[in-house]
This record gives sequence, C-alpha cells and structure tokens, in this order.
Amino acid sequence: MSNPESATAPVRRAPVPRDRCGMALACDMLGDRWTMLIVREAFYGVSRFDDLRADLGIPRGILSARLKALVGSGVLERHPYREGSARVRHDYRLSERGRDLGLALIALMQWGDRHLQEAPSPLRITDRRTGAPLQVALVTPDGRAVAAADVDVAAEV
Amino acid sequence: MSNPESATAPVRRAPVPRDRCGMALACDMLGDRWTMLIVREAFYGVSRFDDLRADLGIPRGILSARLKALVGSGVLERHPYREGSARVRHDYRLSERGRDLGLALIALMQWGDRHLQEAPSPLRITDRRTGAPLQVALVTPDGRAVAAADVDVAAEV
DNA sequence: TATCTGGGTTCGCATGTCAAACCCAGAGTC
DNA sequence: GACTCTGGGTTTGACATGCGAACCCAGATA
Repeated sequence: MSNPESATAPVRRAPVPRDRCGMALACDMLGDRWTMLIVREAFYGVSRFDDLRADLGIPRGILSARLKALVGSGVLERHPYREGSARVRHDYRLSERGRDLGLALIALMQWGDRHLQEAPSPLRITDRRTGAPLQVALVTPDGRAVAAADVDVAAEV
Repeated sequence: MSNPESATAPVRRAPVPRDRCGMALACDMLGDRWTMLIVREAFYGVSRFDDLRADLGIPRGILSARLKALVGSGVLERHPYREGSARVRHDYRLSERGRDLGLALIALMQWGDRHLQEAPSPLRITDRRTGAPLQVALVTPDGRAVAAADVDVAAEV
C-alpha cells in the first residue's frame, strides 16, 4: 500500500470524513469488546443465547443488548425454531449482510494468525474444488490478485 | 462460505477456542470504540497526537492510552522528528505489522461501503499499473480469486 | 519574563460493564 | 393443579472505564 516514508508535509486530516467512510461506520457498529466476537460465533454457526453465553463468557445483559443491536442493524436475524415438542424458541443467525462480513473476519483472522500467534490456527479455509488453501487479497475485476506494492489508495476530490 | 441452512444439530461451541483464534486475538487487541479508528487514521497517514485528536474528536487521555497500547503491541511505531528548528517531537506511524492490517481494514471498509452507506466512498483502491479498481477476495496460492460458493471453512481435528 | 505549541497527565463526574438475582412461558411430572 | 425445569431473557447495584476540562512541562520565540 502506498505509504511514502519521504519527508513530505505530514497528513493532518483523513482524506475521507468519518461519516462517509465505510470503515468508520463499520467500526461504529462493530467496535466494542463483544460485538465482533458474537459475529464470529455466528459465523461458526453458534446461534443460541445460552450457547453464545457459555462460549464467550459474556454477561447475559450485555449479550442481550448486543444481539438486539445486531438484529437492528441487519447483521443477524432472529429465527423461531422448535425442538421436538418444546415450545417455540428463537435463535440468531447471520443475515445476508452478516454473511458478507465473512471476508473482513477472515482478513482479521489471517492477520491475527500471522502476527499474534505462534501456532497456526486449526481453521482451514480452502477451495472446495481443489482443496488449495485460500488467502485474503486484493483482486482486479477479472479475479487476479495484485501485489501490495502495486496497490494504490487515493481519495477522489 | 459454507453455512448449512439444513436442520442439522445446532452448533453449540465454536470449533476454534478463543485463545487459539487469530480473529479473537485481533478483536481483543483492536476491539474497542477507538483503536480501529486510530489505525485507520494511521493508515491514511495522520500521525501526530493533536491531528489524531482533532480528526477523531477523541479525549486526550484515551488517545494517549490507546497509542501506548498500539505501540506496545507493535502496530504503531513512535518516531522522533523535528520540524525546522523546533525541538524533537514524536509521531506515530504504522509498523510493518500495522501496515499488514491494511487488508483487513479495506475488507471492513468495502463491507461498510456496500451495506452501511448510500453514497459510494470517495476512496479509490486501484491497481497502480492499470488503474483497475480492486476488491478484497479469497485467492488460491497462484493468485486466482475463488467464488464465495466454492469456499470451504473447516476446523482441523 | 512571558507566551505559545505539541504532547501529554490528573481530576471528578457520567456512562458502561459485570455477576447475581429475579422473571416468565410452556412442557413434563406428581 | 401445584411444582419444577429450561431457554431466554430483565433488573439491580457495585465497580471500572470513558469523558471533558483543567493543569503541566519543555523548548522555541518575542
């Protein structure tokens, strides 16, 4: 990514205002200690209140509030289900919008695996057809990966 | 991404424990209201305490603490600089590790741009050689993008 | 000597987080 | 038809963290 070390004038302001930057908006929505972890669980398929609670060790009140927010912002959907003759209950599953977050989560995971961990993660992300391991990268519209050195980031005027 | 809608037994536990999941570790490090936004500013090249403060509207004490943590975890580096004859000061710039977070940030940005915003972001991420717009995707080792439907996610035993 | 500026630290109050206790609907049980 | 169990919550009150405003400090400038 273009990051001139040269001693030009320092950047004083982000080129994109916060309220028009998708990343900043995403951070506002996902940026707290639990929300990302809840989405991660949902991504793994954990969908029930008590399972989430047990798996994450999150307080009930916080989990309740975060789930409400995630449903409200369309990342999770609340689905009714019944198990045998039990009464109807609800679980929380990724919506289309939530599933689309997968790439960002994987990118974060691969970064964490590279930099924050000694042992490699036990999670394998592969091409279903060939079994080849997959990595997050920037690609051109015809699907070719581009080296970091060839990536240009610039704000439109 | 493989997300079976079928009525199989629900997943009760994440397949990867939190202390061995790069994503969870990354969330522990970056998961609060400000840290990601600070990294975003650094990514844009904003590097000085007061510029960060003005741009983000973050309280001084919090900014100071977050910068310390980010330097401590090796995402930012504190560099001395001097401007003209002024005394030596310090600014905060992405380290190699921090620069490597770029992909995850871009993934998050593109998700936010797609789902959280009406107007497209003014930020253009392009191939320096051809000018083609770039997108985050999963690629095989030889650099070919793989469609989401062909991606398989599974934990090793 | 006084002042300005970048880069902080220190305050006291407001807000958020937490664990534990409580609630509640319906199914099974006696 | 009272009792209890279970999933999925809400309430409560102590504690931690966040916040803005005020203060500090070093060196350059006036």
